[in-house]
Amino acid sequence: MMTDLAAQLAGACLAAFEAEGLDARWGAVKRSDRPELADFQCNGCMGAAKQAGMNPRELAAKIAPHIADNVAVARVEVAGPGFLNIVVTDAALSAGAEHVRTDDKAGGQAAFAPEKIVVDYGGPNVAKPMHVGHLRAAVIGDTIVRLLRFMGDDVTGDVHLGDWGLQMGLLIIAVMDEQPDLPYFETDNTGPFPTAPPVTMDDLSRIYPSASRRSKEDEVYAKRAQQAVAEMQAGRAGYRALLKHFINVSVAALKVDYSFLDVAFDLWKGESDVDPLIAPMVADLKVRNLARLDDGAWIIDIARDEDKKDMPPFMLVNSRGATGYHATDLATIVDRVEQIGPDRILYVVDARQSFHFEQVFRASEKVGLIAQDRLEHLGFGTVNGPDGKPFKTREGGTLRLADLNTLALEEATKKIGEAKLSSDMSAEERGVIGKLVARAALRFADLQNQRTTNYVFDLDRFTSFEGKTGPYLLYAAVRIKAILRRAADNAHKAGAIVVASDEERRLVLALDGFALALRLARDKRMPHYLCEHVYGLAQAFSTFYAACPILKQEVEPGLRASRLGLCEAVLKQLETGLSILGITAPERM
RNA sequence: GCACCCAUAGCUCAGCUGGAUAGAGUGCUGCCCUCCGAAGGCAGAGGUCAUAGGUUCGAAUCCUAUUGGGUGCGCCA
Repeated sequence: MMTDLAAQLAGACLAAFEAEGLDARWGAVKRSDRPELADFQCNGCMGAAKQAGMNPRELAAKIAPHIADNVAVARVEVAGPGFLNIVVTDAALSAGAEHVRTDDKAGGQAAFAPEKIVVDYGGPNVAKPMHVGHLRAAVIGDTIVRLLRFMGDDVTGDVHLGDWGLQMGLLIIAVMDEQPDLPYFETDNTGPFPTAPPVTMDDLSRIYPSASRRSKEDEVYAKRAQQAVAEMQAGRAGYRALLKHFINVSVAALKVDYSFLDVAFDLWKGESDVDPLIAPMVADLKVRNLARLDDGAWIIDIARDEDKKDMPPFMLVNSRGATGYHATDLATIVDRVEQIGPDRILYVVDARQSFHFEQVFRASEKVGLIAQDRLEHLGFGTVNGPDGKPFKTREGGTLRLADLNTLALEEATKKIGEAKLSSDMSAEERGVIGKLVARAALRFADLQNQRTTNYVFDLDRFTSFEGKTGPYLLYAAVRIKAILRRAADNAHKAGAIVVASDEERRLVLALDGFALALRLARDKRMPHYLCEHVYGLAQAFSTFYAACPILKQEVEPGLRASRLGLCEAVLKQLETGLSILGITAPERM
């Protein structure tokens, strides 16, 4: 398997450090910060010399010849306090570009130690329409699934519906009040029940907010909801049948929103699916003395002596005999361990849940399910409005994801219409392209931010074709496709890539960074590294394109063939990278 | 009160093991289309990296304190 140049050089470099009796980690090689001086650099000599009590420049002078031995290296220089500046040969760059063009991973590489991983993302609640906050879980989770899968991990993505808590009780009593004669509410009716749902998604979106509001003011109403949840969880047939309807109606609506964003799941499981596992789990924990009764509730003590903060116990079963998301999350781990047996479970959930997950992870370890360090909460920040506070509509309410998708589509369509190039397109084609542009805008805008930070939502900026946006990336890809189409029309074929000009060198060096970007994105579970790479690649291409003519008359055939080959390599890597981000480029736009 | 996250250009954000002159985008100024998609490219101005100490030959990056902003902390999920 061929590796990227940076990794090849690092290999030579770390061997050189080892030969000097120093730690291999000093051999790290990265792209040069000073492109006018070199292609790559190694900074390890300073640190290693310090630790070993050596002179850094002398050490660098010893290491340099080892690197210079590598066939890919044109020259190595010691600079400043002990930097190693490495320039690679044009031939090595040419071969690298050729590799990207022909490799089925476009220069990306599989992980060294692939794992079996479950990714839990999405987490929409039944009956509650998704809002802007759900965009992040969906897009980040989906991208991480694509990324891990691309790198060879065995991945299962699970939506993990919220369908077991108090909101189900609220829905049950709200429907009961509206349609008291339905068979679901007859105490002794054990079914069968009608197969057609008694409510639509619109009904649910209307009912839930009002029921939720009322439960906060009306204690009697809240008690009824709690009672309904307890009965549903206890297995009351009519309520279970109603729950199934709620889930089915909601899932159909969720799929519409997710599909707009091209977000997919392998499993559509929910909290309710682990219900059968809860009773045996609780019984087992009691027998093993891991759970104890406290104030009428069954809890697991998870506090540790070294804790610096309060660590309330894990609430297995509350004093009313009901189970909440502590129990379902733990039971979900039981389910995943039994059904899938993963090395690791990742939770892509709002950062505000970090305390909850610490509790769940501690409990999991304590009861011997899966070690705490195999469970990762990949928290993310909030989506904020221009005021820096969580995004609200002008009326002050939350913006629904469905409405957000529509707004993005309208904005994208408008901007496509402003360009001259779409004038000969049919309405359908414009519709398809508008959707791809809107999706690229939303996904890239979200993913380019470091996962853990909040970001400011600005639809106008996200959908712009100028700047660091999804549409710009699409434009870059579409432009390359147009060149290749024209080339094909004129029977110009791509040929051996020969790197010569400065812009070509920079472009191929950009291509070389793909493997590293993927590695960083996977190791840190941070998709923005990939966004940075893809954007940098598109920029390097634009610079190349402006400086290096391809199809113009005066370009001699060999050079044209080489540059067309480079175009193919760039397009391939660009589309590969974009596909991991869940972004698809049209043929034209 | 305790714990966690954050503070980088007017604005929105990058910055991997501590390293050379802190980078993009946007906005502003000036260039570049009689055929490759200008939705582009090139150049310029713009920063005491919140503040004060410390570790180090070297700190946006590591440590401590302070200020300012966000979030969470037993039966809602």
